[in-house]
Amino acid sequence: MTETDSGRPPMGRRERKKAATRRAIADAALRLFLERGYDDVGIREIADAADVSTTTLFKHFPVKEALVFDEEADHEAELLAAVRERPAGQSVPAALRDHALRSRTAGADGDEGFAAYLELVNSTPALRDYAQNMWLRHTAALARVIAEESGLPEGDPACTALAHFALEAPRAARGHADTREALVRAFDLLERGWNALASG
Amino acid sequence: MTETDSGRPPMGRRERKKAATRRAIADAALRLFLERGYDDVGIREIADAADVSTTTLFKHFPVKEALVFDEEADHEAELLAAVRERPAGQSVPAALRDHALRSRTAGADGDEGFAAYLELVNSTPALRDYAQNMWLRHTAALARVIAEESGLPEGDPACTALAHFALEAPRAARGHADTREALVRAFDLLERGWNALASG
DNA sequence: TTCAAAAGTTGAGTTGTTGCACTTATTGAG
DNA sequence: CTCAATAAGTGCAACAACTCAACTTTTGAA
Repeated sequence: MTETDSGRPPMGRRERKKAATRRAIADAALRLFLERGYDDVGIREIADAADVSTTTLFKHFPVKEALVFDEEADHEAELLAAVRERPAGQSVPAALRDHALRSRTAGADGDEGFAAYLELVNSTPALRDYAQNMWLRHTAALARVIAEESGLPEGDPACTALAHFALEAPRAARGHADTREALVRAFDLLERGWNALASG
Repeated sequence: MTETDSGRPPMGRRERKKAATRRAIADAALRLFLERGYDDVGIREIADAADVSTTTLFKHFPVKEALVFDEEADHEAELLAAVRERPAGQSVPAALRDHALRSRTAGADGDEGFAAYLELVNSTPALRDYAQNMWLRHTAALARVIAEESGLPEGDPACTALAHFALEAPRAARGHADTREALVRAFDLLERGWNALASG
């Protein structure tokens, strides 16, 4: 069982143990959540299962919701890369659309347990909201990349607007029978607006 | 001191007393919040100030944040009217933009204390989020009106998208030096996209 | 070896929110 | 008018998510 040694600077015993506790907590939490539902599992219970105190738990995760998004670091990098390294000739909104579709489509042939994970998140309001807010935290970074890619001045409100709307699009699509199509239509609106903005 | 008798069906003693307690609670809460800040006032304190029990308080307001948005009923009606009764020749997104600008501009010459109220809401994250979620609850209704006005089939995802984005626009504009201009630019994106969608 | 910082523990407290059992007031029907 | 149903309100205890302060145990390095 060789641990996560993907951390480039080789980490000492200290950090390794810390990471281990963190994972123990997150794993216990996710297992319990999947078994019995997010709202029916208390913090104390998770702490017990991971054999730590509740205070320790909160030193690793600021709030209960964060337990579910442990391995969430650097979706931002992927997001920015999706725009920067988009296929030649593709528009920025189209790249964002494809990225959204890719991120949101994890059911088809992929991981077995990952589907259950998505189901957990999407069916728990507290988690949905938390996840959405996490995405919105990338607005500024995304806006900056959009500005670069389109030659607009950094800080141009149009870039922020596009970034924000793109990150909100999945939420706007929710509730429609065909989520994918709804997403595509939403991005259609953005794409056409963006093109008109550039040419106008 | 003739109370709020604007309720069309004349209300009996019961409902009048209920409304009175409700107002007593909301008033006490707002006063305390303005004096010392939202986070530094506890529920128990508010209940004491209004001379009711915390149980009673929660029978009138489901959560703490709701105390601040007491008189919030029927911003929805105004919103829908702004679209339905827009000046001839004006586009739907433009009507939404104007409505957003109108709602958001309450500082100029208007109420004295109302500025403080806005400051309270905008400077408290919990309240900002709550308010935003309140707006988003009108998405479905707004989408329906947009569909009617534009002849698209009810439930068309493009309508939901426009509705959602329009309601998110103020949030996208926040953080920019010139909020008004940022708002206008965001709606510009939507308007052009919407037009292209119609003509394409 | 020595020592300071980091990780973890314990235990008690605060805060929003709910449940339960109970009292009082209003009302509508007979 | 009477009376039972209903709704408002009370008091209190409890819970769950978090926080705080004081203290012990590693662990990395000087």
